[in-house]
This record gives sequence, structure tokens and C-alpha cells, in this order.
Amino acid sequence: MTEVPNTLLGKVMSVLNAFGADDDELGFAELGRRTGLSKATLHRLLGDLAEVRLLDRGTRGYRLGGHLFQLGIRASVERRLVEVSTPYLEDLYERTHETVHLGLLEGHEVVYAAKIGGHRQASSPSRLGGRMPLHATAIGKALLAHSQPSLRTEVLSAPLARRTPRTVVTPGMLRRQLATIRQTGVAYEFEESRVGLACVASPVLGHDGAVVAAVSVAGPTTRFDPRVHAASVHAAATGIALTLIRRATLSSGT
Amino acid sequence: MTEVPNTLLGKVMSVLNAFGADDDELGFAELGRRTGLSKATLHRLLGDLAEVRLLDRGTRGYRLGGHLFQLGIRASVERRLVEVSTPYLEDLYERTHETVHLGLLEGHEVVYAAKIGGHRQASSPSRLGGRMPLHATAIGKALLAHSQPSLRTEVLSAPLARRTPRTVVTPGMLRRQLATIRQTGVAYEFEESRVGLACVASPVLGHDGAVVAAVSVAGPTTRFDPRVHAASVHAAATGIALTLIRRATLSSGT
DNA sequence: CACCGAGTTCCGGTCAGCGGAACTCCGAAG
DNA sequence: CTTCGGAGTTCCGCTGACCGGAACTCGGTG
Repeated sequence: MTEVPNTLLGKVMSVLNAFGADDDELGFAELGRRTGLSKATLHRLLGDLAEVRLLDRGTRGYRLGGHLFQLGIRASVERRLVEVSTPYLEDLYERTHETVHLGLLEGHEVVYAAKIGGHRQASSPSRLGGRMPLHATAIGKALLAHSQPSLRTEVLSAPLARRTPRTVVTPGMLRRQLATIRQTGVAYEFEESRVGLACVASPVLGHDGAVVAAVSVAGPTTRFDPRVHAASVHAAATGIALTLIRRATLSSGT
Repeated sequence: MTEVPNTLLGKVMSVLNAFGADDDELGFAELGRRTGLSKATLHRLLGDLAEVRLLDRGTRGYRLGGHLFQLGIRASVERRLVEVSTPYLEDLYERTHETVHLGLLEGHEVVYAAKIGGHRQASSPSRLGGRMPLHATAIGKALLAHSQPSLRTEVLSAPLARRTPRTVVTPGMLRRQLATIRQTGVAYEFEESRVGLACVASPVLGHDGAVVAAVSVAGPTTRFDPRVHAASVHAAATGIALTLIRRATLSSGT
């Protein structure tokens, strides 16, 4: 649990963050456990949050509220990113017919911001808003390779959690992969986050070279060879980057 | 400006709500104007909000933060709705090659929650998270027709703002249209929100018959005849509704 | 019956948050 | 150059919004 400053906002955030990507509804007691707030405080806070619709009361407990959804959809930079990316992701899906993702760097994890395809089977472990570790996914490695050096140092010095037999858990190995990715602009993953799943990813870089997001295509190893689609993924990512830069320079003249 | 309770949460919400769908970044002073908070209070609040990433500092001011985007994407009911709808919307886009929308009812307006296509020209005035009046859009009329009677009464008794020469502004006319929509499950719009734009929409109804969202296809009157696609739109909406109900009954057994 | 866990209400103490005022910074006008 | 005004920041003492312990209700269980 992250350290929570003793302010109302801190408590609010700890309540909101208590909801993981897979949590539908959480009960009063469960929220109490996750946040560590006293019953009285939590009770009042939940009431207040529900009133402004940051939370909604469900049949079995509380869930993240509709107002939050609206605000999130408006969060300007990310909204613009998703708007700009959508056509490219659709195009990528048309070419590959495999699951396409747009991922953002958040802390030491990837957050999935958009997803196309993959509705026939639960082929990928991702959900919208879900998180995955950086070192075990193609999209994560693409982000990490182009992130600030300080982040790389942090991730490389912490233990790398093993998720499958093929997860890269040795820092040296990961560091070498990241160097390659930085040169080629393409990251691969072979059953490193999940057995049977392969993936290619490419970073979307901003005008200053900072990494903004990453695009990936994932599919089952049985039929999907990520190398075949490396060029398409790379093209989509650079296309998105270019469009973003064009838009930004346009609007700055406003 | 809605009445804001004198609590921190109230102030937080008034800051967040100060951001409209089209606002990218707002400066300190502009936020002060919109929220009515004192400079000192606002300053501290903005700092705190930025710290928890509900706001981000941009070059020209503040914008809705990345954390908000993540939370919004996780807001469970709406997330499920968007996840379930996406394949249907994509399919609809494939059939029509016109702009496809998913809209939610929020207060007396439609909020656009998903959008596919329409990237070649700014054919439709919608943005993700944007709002439109209920009476002047097909998607709005579809929502309104199947909403609670009390909402209809409210909307019909308030003046109906004219947006184009063909906007329906007489309550009687609108009431008759709504009755038809309720029977057929299909709503039309011919240049009522914008000259040159036509649209078909159909409601997504929940297991209890309450309206959850609506799907629409919009295109320019020059090439687009909404009646041709009524069946497709209706099919998409009912498909979404069925999938939602199936999922809900499944997960309730968990 | 007693017991337990979930959720709600009460109430007095206190510190987080409030806002007026004074300040810096910067760009535009004269 | 100086003056001016708007934007943003800091200071500080007052106060009521918020805190949490404790006592409560409610429903299920042995």
C-alpha cells in the first residue's frame, strides 16, 4: 500500500485506487481492509463519494462511478491519444486479425488504454484499464526501452517477477534486449507473460523523443509469428506519433 | 453553476467539472473564474490534485490528469458496456462506413462514450466525452423515448433549443416522434443538430427495459440515407443488449 | 440463546483547510 | 526607463470540517 498523506484527497485516492482492474464491486468491509481507514471515516467518505457519483452503489457494494467514467473520457491528453490512435489500431487489426493494444506507461506498469479484437476467445490477459509488469510484456519492454534512464535503473535493480518459464528475469538479459529495442524500435515477447502467447510492440514517441505510449499485436504462438507483423506495428506507432505531433503544432498556433 | 457543498470534495468536483469536453488546458485564472474559489484555496487544491494526478500540469495550464483517465476506464458498468459494444460498433462501421457512436444518457444530454470512423472529415460535431442536447439528435431521441416518463416531461416542458432550421422545437411534434420511436425502436434525425447531417439511432435496453445507452450511425445527407441502415443499427443495439444481459446473469452466479 | 461480522450513528477534540493580504514575476503600454 | 495589471505564489492565524473511538442496529449461524 502506497503511503497516503493524511488529507482528505489522500483518503479519496486510496479508496478509488482500491478498485483494481478486475474488481467489479467491493463491499464496505473489503474497502475498509484495502484502505485501512476506520469504519466511521470510511462510511462517511463512501457516502460523500457516492453523492458526487465518483462511486456508485451497486447491489453488492460500491463500484467506480459514472461520473468518473465521464471525466476519464475527457482527460485531454489521453483522450487525444486514443482518438488519434483508433484508426491506426483498426487498420492494424484489419491487417493481422489478432488482438491489438494501446498501452501507457504508469509507474512500473503498463496500463491498457485501448484494445481491438480478441473478443472471440480470452486470448490475452488484458482488460481495459488493466495493468501488467513492464519486463514481461512486449508492450512493456517497448515503453521501458524508451523511458527515462532512471526508470530503467529502478526496474532493473528490483527483482523481476517470473510469470512463465520464459519470462526474462535476469537484469543483464533484459538490459541487452532493451538496448536492441531502442535501436530497432520493435520489442518482442515469446510466452513471457503467458504460455502460448506471442507479441510484437513498438513505441509511440513524442516530438521530444519521450515515450508517450506503445502499440502491440498479440496472438497465440500456434498461428502467430510476431516477426511477420513487426513492420506493420512499427508503421502504426510512427503514424500515430506523426499525427500527434502535427496536431500539437497546429493547435499551439491557436 | 451547481450548488457546491462547502466540503473539500465539493470543491474538487467543481474544479474537475470546470473542464468541459472541448477544454484542453485551463489556466489558473480561468479555473478561478469557473469555480469561484479564492486564489489561495484554488492554488493549494490544484497542487494537491496534480500530486495525485487527477490533474496534470501542462505548458499553458492544467488539464484532466492521467490517473483520472485510468480510473474512468475502470468504471465498471460503463467499462463493461464499452467492451461489449466495441465489436458491434466495429461491425456496424464495416457495414456502413459512416461515423458510429455509442451514447449514454446523462442528465438532459447525451454523452458520447465511443466513436468509430469519421476521421477523414470532421463530419460529426461529436467528441469523446462530448455532450449534445437530447431533442436535437437521433441518439438523444432514442434515449429520451425509452427513458423514465419524468425525464420526458421535464425535457418537453422546457424550451427546446433550435440548432438548425429543421430542429424539432415544438413539444407536440417531439412527443409524437418519441411515441413512434418507442414502438419501432428506431430514431431518425435529418439535419436537426447540424445542416447536412443525417442519423439513425437505436436504444440498448437492459433486462428490466430501462435504457442503458444508444447506438447511432451518422453521415452526410449527400450520400447517406439513414433509413437504409435502420435495420443494422437496430440489430447492433439489440445484440449489445443481449450480450450485456447474458454477461450479467452469468456473473451473478459467481 | 449468545456470538459475530457488516454497516450505521453519535459526539467531542483537533488539525486540515480556509481566505485575506502581501508578495513576486512577466509582458504590455506609455 | 517606469508604470501598470493580470497571473500565480506564499504567509499566517482562525475555525469548522473531518476524525475516530465507542456504542448501536441488523441479519445470519451454531
